[in-house]
Amino acid sequence: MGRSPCCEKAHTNKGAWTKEEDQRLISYIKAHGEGCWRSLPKAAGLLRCGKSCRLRWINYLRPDLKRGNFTEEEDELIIKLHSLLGNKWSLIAGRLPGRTDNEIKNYWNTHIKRKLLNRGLDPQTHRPIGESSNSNLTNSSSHTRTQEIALFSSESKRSNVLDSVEEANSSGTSEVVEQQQYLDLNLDLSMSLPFQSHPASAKAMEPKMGFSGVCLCYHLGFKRSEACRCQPIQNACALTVDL
DNA sequence: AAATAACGCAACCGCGGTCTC
DNA sequence: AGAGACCGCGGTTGCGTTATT
Repeated sequence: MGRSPCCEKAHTNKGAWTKEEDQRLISYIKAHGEGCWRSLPKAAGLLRCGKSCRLRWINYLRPDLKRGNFTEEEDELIIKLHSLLGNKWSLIAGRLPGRTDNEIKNYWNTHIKRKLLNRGLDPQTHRPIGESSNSNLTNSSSHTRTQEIALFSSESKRSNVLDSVEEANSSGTSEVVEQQQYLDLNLDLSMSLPFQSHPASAKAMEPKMGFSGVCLCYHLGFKRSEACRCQPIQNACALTVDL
């Protein structure tokens, strides 16, 4: 099936954003909230592709962005999460409040890769350089990691991960210790909404949600009907954010 | 001081997943 | 059921800045 372009390319600006464009985008989103990126540029009076607007907002203009240098703690957390999740930058970014997937991806490629190489570790496998040439070990490692990524990022539940580890445990592989270390990592998301500071948009959401909390389970890969129990019970979900 | 190489980051592109009709 | 529309992600590119010669 052919897909039509997301916007009229002939009449859109490309390249770096001007201050005026930024201001227009910020003003529009502050007034109307995020969403419907396709129609946003026209409504905001921007000669930009909707995707471009989304990217600019998410990676640069969002008010809750931290910016500035990464701390040593953030470095180590990124390394840990990458060893578990691989190049799933959006999932990793979900664990670092105020950081974007693009920022982390860039930071990984420019700093952390080098850091790991200096430690004698392969940035992809997180194993000592040279050891990765052992194909059996590598295959088994990437296999279990792939399984975990699938479990976290698809619609599976955390209990499935525990099951898989128990299974591995019973088979007595050396991966078990490593897997258990991963499980020590708290992957529960805690996020703040970008519009907490803007009562108008928060209020606009209330009728749709039915209550003044927003369930973020979906961002962990859970569908509301699965792991999340907050739907029938107001504010029962641990991942609900009070507005 | 000028040339050029290396680096860092913002932005773009293409694809896959999900939703809607 | 499936076609089309939309969104979000990961990989890549391009350009401005900084370091080096």
